[in-house]
Amino acid sequence: MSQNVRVRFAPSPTGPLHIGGVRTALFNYLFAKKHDGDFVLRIEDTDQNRYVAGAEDYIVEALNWCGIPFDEGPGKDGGLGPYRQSERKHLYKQYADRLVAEGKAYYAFDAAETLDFHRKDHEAKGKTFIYNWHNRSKLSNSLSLSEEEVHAKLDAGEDYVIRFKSPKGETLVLRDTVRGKITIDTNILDDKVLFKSDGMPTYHLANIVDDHLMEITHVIRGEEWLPSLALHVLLYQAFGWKTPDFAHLPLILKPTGKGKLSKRDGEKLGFPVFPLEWKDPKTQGVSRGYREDGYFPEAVINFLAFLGWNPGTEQELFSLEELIEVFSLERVNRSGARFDPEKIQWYNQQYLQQKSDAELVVAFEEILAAKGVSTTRDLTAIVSSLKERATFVEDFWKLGGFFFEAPMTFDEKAAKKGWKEGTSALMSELVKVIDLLEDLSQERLSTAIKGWVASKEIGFGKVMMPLRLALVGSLQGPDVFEVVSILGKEETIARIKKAQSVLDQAP
RNA sequence: GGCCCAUUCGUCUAGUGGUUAGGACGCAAGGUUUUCAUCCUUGAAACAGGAGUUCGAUUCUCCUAUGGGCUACCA
Repeated sequence: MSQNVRVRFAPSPTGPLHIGGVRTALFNYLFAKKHDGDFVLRIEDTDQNRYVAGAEDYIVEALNWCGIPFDEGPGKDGGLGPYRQSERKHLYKQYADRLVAEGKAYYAFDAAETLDFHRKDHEAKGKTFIYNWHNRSKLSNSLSLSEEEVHAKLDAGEDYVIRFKSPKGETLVLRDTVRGKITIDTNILDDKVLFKSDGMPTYHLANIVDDHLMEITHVIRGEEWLPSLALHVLLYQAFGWKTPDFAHLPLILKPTGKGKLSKRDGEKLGFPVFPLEWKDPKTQGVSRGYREDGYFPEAVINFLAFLGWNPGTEQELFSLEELIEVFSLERVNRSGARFDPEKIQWYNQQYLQQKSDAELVVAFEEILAAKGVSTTRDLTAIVSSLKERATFVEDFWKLGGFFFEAPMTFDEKAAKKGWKEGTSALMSELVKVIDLLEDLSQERLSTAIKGWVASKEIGFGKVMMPLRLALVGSLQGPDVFEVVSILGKEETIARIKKAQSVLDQAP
């Protein structure tokens, strides 16, 4: 009778969700679904100073867009809410008090400036200031002060924090699902603040209390939390609670250079680091998002899943369902992974190829509408002709704008190559050949033009190149017969004539 | 500085005490094609270094180097 798997994604609403955060959410989601468990969203907003309006909505929207919605969270009560720590404020103090009463935590009255001074002073001497067994008896707290003094300070309403009394001289053996055994000497641990003077818990306290109360069984989070693992395990022990399993995910690093992926990298190297576009409410600055840049959520998810994890087979393309099927924390890597903006494009191209023409037409229509282009052309035929060379839906416009707007200019190099002496006369004949056709199907066109070219005993390219140039404006794009067929007789002939008038002028 | 974690092609990675160290992205060449792409084929490209254990280490241990994270009354 195993316990129901429950995991949580617990971001701070301090801004838009970073792509690394999306991956953490994804791994939590995959693990939960793999084990038929619940995926909980908890908003960790204990730091009132860093709260950013709109960030929470952004997180929810991003998760939904990615296709990894939460089962429980703000607005989706599963009976263990509320799911914002600010709304759970009243819960935490009693737990901190309990530890104080049991001698596992203590009051500390040191001013921030005093501590700052000590830190700087130690640093100047090449030492590290740690608030723990080493020096807590020399600082201002309920361990160093007499009971009367402590009560006096408390009664006087002096600011205080509650610190965890970390043990001395113990060796902790911690277990991490992806890293295995980790050994920590408790002597180097500091007495972390559990409860702040502003009446809010710190992350450490709130996190442990909430994970316990919300019956979280597996904590899957970023590697930046690894140094806190000892403290967290110690807290579970102090409360006498069952410790969940921990898994720390490797970080996502910059594509080049040093350090972890940051917002700046996106701007510098020209790719988004956020799932959705974000407009900073203060600076009004806009950060690009994968959604707005034309990426499919499936591509983003597939790419992200392969950053720090792989199934051990040679399959690269996985739907969300398939990922759930094969996912396991044991196959998560231990080392950081560089973000590769080129590979995510490749994934997008792959997923675009998998889409039906009908789906792509719908998406393309939105782009056309946004550009104010209305058309009577056969969009399905256009999408179908362009699809295999497209990576984004936007490419249908970049690659196929000529379907909607006749070329105004002709690529110079292409004209040199494709429009020579005698070309214009040939084109005039071609116009007649096309004009005679009732039915502009690709087959008919192909038969008629190939037959005509054969009768002229000239190279096929001598006709196809200038024709392409006239219709497209350059020497690229899909099959010429396909283009003619889509454009129709009238437009095709008009474009040939236009090309003649422009290109015959050229020397 | 201290503590913790990591280290296979440029990048994401597979893998084993004995392998021609595999795949993908990207790159290069060739082929297909009326163009450009797509596509297909091929190629270049890696076990950080040094000790040790062992008949044999990319694989196990240690050291060094490098990279990363943390070191707040932030999460």
